[in-house]
Amino acid sequence: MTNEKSNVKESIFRESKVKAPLMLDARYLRENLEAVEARLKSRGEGVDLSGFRQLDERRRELLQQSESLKALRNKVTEEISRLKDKSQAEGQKAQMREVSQQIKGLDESLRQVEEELQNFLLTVPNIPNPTTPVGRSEADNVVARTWGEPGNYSFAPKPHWEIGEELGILDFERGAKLTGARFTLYKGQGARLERALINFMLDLHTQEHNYIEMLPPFMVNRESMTGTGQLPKFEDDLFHLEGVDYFLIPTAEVPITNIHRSEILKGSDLPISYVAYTPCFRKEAGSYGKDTRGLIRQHQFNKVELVKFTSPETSYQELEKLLGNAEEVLRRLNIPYRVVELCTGDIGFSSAKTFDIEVWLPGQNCYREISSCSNFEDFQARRAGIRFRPDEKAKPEYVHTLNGSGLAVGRTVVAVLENYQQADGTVLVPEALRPYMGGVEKIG
RNA sequence: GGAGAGAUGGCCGAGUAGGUCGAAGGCGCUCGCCUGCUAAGCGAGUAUACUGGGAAACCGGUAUCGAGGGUUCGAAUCCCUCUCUCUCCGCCA
Repeated sequence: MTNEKSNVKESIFRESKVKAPLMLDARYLRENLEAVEARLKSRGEGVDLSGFRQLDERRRELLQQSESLKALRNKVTEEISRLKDKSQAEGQKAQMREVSQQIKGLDESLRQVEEELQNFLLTVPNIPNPTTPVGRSEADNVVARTWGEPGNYSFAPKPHWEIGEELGILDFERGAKLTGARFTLYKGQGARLERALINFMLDLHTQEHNYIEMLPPFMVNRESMTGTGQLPKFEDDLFHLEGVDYFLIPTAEVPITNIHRSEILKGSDLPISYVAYTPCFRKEAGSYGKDTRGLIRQHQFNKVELVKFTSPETSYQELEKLLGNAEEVLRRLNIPYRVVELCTGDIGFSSAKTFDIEVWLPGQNCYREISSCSNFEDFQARRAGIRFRPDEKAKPEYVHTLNGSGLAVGRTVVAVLENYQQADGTVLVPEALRPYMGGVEKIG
């Protein structure tokens, strides 16, 4: 196995069709620098775009110099080719030798400037949508709606780790023995429950919500990770393989969105809706001591993910639908939840707008995130070069990409265990799930 | 892992003794004509990105024949490296 460490960096830019993708539209940026800066500021982190203008001007300057020399060379070269007697051209050849040297120098400078520009733009987050509430942190998120009533328990509801261990369906100690902290072994009906939920969700989304099922690779290359925005900024959160420059996916969003990287889609094919089950691998760096018990925060967990490619005009309608599709899972399972609209300070790097679905966990007496549904607008599409032609004749435009968990499976197990626990320590199986559990009505 | 073949436009497919090739031809597609309807037929058009000019329509420049580099006044065509695909052998779920 050969490891081309030296190629790792430049490989980001190795795209066949779209060369040097710019995250935020360079021309748009050029003309709206201040406005963009102001809007990015609402995310909380100070983004300084002042370096951009200089680099951008330098780039165009070099480009023009280089291109006019190339035009000259092309002209002279053509003249030479027309000559019958090539020996007449010695003078021109010598002159063009000189020109070619100059071009080489200019192109090298250009390459450097473009790389700088690129590296900078890759670290600039998406511009929040105007409808995203402005706020600093989680505390400023807005509850959009609540569904279901948290149940009344005649006993003190237990957290899922106690329920799972007592029923012998979750084994945290052996998970840690096999691998380490934040890994869990599911046993018997626990494993069955996880699998039932996966199938239930996939069936719901494919059969009733018209998503196309995909089963992608669970590890991807650097281009894919850059396309959706995990790289270059968040490499520390990813598991990287030794020997090959591949990463374990932190979410199916990465392989599924990248399916159409560097493609021009037909406008009539939009919206495209995919659903995929995959395991997800996350280092959870920086979350030491947080959610150390139970299934909430694992290095490996299962998720059913919804992904859409849409036209810019319809992306927010599609986001509503996607969110509704994810909510439907909890409604069918009859588990209370609420929908939260994230504020500018809390949305992810690539997102323009995000709704979280938070499920009610009686064992912990709180709502916990179980799904995150986002519209990335054209941010990922730009990075990944995903475009569409509105009409046969029309120029390609960037699509909007969206995705959302539909749902995080491990956390759904948590929700089922805690919401369906009985006084005697057993857990009822939600009715919608029974066909997927071989008719089993109760665990324990 | 060993041996060989290949990578050209939406698709198929020419082009490799370097020159006017962004690239023949066909299919598809778009517009127009024709036609009682359909089919066939005729004509025109049909890549992308960056960049200069323009309010715009549009006009000009540069680049792109898997990717990167080299030789040359000039490369789809020659040389080197890499990636991917296919065939055969080995190995393997």
